[in-house]
Amino acid sequence: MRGIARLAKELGISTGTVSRALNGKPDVNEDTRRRVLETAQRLGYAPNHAARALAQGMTRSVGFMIELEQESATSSDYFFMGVFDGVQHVLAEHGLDLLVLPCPSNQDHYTYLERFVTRSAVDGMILAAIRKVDRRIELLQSAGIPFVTLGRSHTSSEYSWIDLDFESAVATAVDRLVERGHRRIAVTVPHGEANFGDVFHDAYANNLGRHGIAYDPDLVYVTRRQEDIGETVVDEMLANPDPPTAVLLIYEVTAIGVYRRLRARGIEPGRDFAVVGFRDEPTVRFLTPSMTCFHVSLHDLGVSLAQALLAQIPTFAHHYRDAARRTRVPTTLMPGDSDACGPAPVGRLLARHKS
Amino acid sequence: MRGIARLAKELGISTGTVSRALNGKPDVNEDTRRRVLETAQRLGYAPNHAARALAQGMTRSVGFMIELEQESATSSDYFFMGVFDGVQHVLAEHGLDLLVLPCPSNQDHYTYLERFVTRSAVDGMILAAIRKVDRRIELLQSAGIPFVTLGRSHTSSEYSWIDLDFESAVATAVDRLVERGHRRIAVTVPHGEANFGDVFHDAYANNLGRHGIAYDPDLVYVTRRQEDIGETVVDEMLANPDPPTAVLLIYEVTAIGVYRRLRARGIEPGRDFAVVGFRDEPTVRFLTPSMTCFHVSLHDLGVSLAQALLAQIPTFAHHYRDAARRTRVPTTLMPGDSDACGPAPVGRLLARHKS
DNA sequence: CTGAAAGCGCTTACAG
DNA sequence: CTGAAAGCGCTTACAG
Repeated sequence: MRGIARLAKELGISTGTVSRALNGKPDVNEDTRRRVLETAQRLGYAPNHAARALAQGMTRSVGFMIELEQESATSSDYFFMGVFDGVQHVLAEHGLDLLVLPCPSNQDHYTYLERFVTRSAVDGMILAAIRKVDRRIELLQSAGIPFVTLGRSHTSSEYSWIDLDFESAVATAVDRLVERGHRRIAVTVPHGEANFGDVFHDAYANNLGRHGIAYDPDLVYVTRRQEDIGETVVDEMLANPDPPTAVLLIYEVTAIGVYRRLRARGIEPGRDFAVVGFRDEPTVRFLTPSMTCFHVSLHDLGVSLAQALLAQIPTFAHHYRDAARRTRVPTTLMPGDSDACGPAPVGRLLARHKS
Repeated sequence: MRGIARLAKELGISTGTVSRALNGKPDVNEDTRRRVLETAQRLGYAPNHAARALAQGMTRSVGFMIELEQESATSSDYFFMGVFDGVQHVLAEHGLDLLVLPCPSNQDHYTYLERFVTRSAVDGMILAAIRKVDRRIELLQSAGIPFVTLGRSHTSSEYSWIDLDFESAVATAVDRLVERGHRRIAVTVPHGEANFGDVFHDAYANNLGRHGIAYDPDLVYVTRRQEDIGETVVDEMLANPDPPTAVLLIYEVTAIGVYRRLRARGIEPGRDFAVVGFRDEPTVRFLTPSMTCFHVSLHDLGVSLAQALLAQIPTFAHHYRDAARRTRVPTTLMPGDSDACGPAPVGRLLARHKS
């Protein structure tokens, strides 16, 4: 005999009463409750997860699907660890567990998600790496399972999402650069299918437009999250007959390669060429000159995700009546010295360096 | 009516037969099985996870507990993503799911683990960030749940673990440095409670001993996984009256700060000072001079962990009879130019630079 | 306040 | 090869 039945036998009462005592139901004699709790403690009892989930029709856990990349590629993992912490901060208050579900690099992300959803393994889902057209959204909608996405898609239907405020960061960045006289502003955008690449790109294009600067596709560089890519970007920028004088980087680690290569070509970042990064990831916090970038609270992002999710789960919804369902987490400018300069005659600097 | 009962009704057969057909039991008419499968497909049926787990006494999922660090600190997350991929490679063959369980930074890791274990939420556990004395090991042992640790502890009892082969990497590194004439070799060791710090440190001390070099506690620097710490380390090394001429880094990102600070002090890495890193993390693959370090297959590490775990789960054990239960995953030397030099007169270089 | 009983959605001996 | 039935360990109306 095990589980609740063992407790019941030990105490000489029914399993129903034990269950009620354990679950804090109001209609239980305080003395009985005390004895049950004490015995449970002594016997190291904990309710069997599967049995509880089956009886309650609720697992009390939420899934957070992320996608593993090929080992050779690299990762935005640090990002997620911070977000997980924020999510759990909220979930813990309700005794909910977070299960991180890492989709293997060689598996289809739709099929992977489907398994967990159709088997009712979680009460809600958080999705990351959202694509512009993302079938997973319809999957979750038709399954009727509460969910929230970290990132926006182009799906017309309504669903909850939390995203970074790329728009405001890009606007601020472009304003700063234009203010210093830059007109030839390059941008790096992420490789891959995630939609935030387009969001970032479009914000860039729109903000140039706002300042009457023509959009030039030659100044847009697709990058991966690797620092050495910064070197290639620099070479390509400098090979442009009318080279840019500033660059806005979606992946801040790229800056390491950008700095290095600029210097190798005789151009000093922050003095001869302006660089602005998107997120102040720890890896680049210590660059010299310090890089102008934007702080995002990963914890707050996680909290918002969890709140938007719980707002959709009946049992918890009443706590989150006014949680944001669709919102962009603010980004805070962290001014550095990497964009202190106005446009320099890059071509001339290059020529001098070569000679 | 839902689930398997719905299928049974639809087909006009019993739920028992449906279940047997679905689970590939041999004693089912092939035609019946075909009809069941077809109907299940059509109705988008998938077995309810909780019900299945309850009936089978097995969840078909394994947990991988990691620990979230404070947002300010940083992370070895890229490391884990690679490992997850390897683990799933093995689990997928048996239809097992991987649930990553991230212990929040503000929660006790013992209590966190206990919740999942006592509730029978997983069939097996993989533990990371093992401490020298780690109560979680006894917890899992007394709970009788199969587990394997990524890292060793000092617990005397027998249990399965897979670890990196720090010993062989350190031996190779020290050999290389000694071969080039270095006798004053510094080392950075990780901050924190994880046991691999001691393993790394002891390997360092032992290998010095092997070459008849006295161990000097002043040459041991505790570091976090942050690049700027490299700068501090350089300053401290150079402040030593008898400064080291080489350094072995546990956290390879530290190299970024080390390189930078060495140069700022007039010392060229790889020419005037030897640097060897432990793991060839992507972030540092592009340093100049290229850093000598060691490659570890994260995928293989994950595979080994999964195999060592499944070897302990009755249902799967027969596939993994000769899986290693306690082993160190090999490290491969990736020779670079960062340790090409012999010992340089660091003091003199410094003096010259200052003047 | 407590007990008896049904039920959650599956699996699995046991008959036939 | 298939059905009927018990059981996995809980929760929860329903009586009393």
